[in-house]
Amino acid sequence: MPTHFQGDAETVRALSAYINLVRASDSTIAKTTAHLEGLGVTMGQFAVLEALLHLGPMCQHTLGKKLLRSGGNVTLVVDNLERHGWVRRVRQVEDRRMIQIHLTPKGRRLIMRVFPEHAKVVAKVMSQLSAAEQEQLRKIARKLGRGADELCTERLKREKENDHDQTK
Amino acid sequence: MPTHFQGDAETVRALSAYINLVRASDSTIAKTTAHLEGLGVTMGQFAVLEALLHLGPMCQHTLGKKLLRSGGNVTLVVDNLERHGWVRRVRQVEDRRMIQIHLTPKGRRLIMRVFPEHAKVVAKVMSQLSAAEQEQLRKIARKLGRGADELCTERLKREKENDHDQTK
DNA sequence: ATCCAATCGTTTAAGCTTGAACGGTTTGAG
DNA sequence: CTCAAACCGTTCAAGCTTAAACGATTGGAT
Repeated sequence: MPTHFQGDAETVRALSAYINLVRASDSTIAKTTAHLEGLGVTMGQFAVLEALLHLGPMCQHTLGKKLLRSGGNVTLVVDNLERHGWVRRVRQVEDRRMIQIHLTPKGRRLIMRVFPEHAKVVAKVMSQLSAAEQEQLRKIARKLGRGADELCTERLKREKENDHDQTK
Repeated sequence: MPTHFQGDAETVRALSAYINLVRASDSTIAKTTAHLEGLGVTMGQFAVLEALLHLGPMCQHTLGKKLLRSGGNVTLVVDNLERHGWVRRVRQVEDRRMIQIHLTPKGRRLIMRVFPEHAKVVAKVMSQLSAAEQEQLRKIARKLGRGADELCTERLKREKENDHDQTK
């Protein structure tokens, strides 16, 4: 476990891993984004809708922390979601600084329709890797990215139980 | 090697790998970007300067393909680089559709100063992973992202040979 | 009770990013 | 030779993204 170093083989290895990581992420994001936008939702909007569906109503600040986005960004994305009528802002009475974001029925219908399609695309893209490779990637990326596996996957696991009828 | 599937364990695995991949990339990019911008260069600008330093003058179209960016994006980033006096556009006489981008001496000095610092930051961030993990990540990410390991690393390897004196 | 610091959302400026439409340039088919 | 298709860079509209400055609100220290 190196603490300090300079250039050379170690740096080459790090740069090589880094550039491939970024490119892999770039290209998979490009594919999934293209698909989502074909369905009329941007990636940022999808992320917010998905979080609200999975975790329930949330104030913007929390949303920003979950999604690793700045406060200003959340404001903008929520603005756009609100324009579409997919979410609504609810000022909290117990602390008037906070605004909770709720899915509207329309927004809920949308994300419940879009999410499974998104999942399918992700599965297709990731199928370039073997199951073992996906598992390794998950572990290593998680270690590097620090946490937050909960979104998406937990929901799917729960879904699985109520899904035996409509799956086929 | 699954060809078609629907939901369930396979999808959960894919989503889990995907979300961790994106988050890892997100957070490492955030760190390296912050560092670069502290030095007065944006990530997009850095990528162009680095490519020019490593691969030599290039027309914008090629630049876009190397960096996986749209034509419009390249135009904008090159505009900004030109405003800073770091690159210059050279219309090709043999094919007047193309414009080759050249580093200016000022731009070359900049990227040669900034690149090693960037490499150091990347190495620091990646040192959260063991050498073996970095190597696994590189392989898996490369398989997923399709190619292009050349940038950055090749240059470092070459540098290594002329670097024995100034390394310490 | 007052006031200062922290918190939360908004706004703004700057830049990145894309896809689509557009105009200049080249090339090749006829 | 001609001209239509392909290619290259530019522009535009829309949206994402951040940091910083700002206003409203809250809570705690005095």
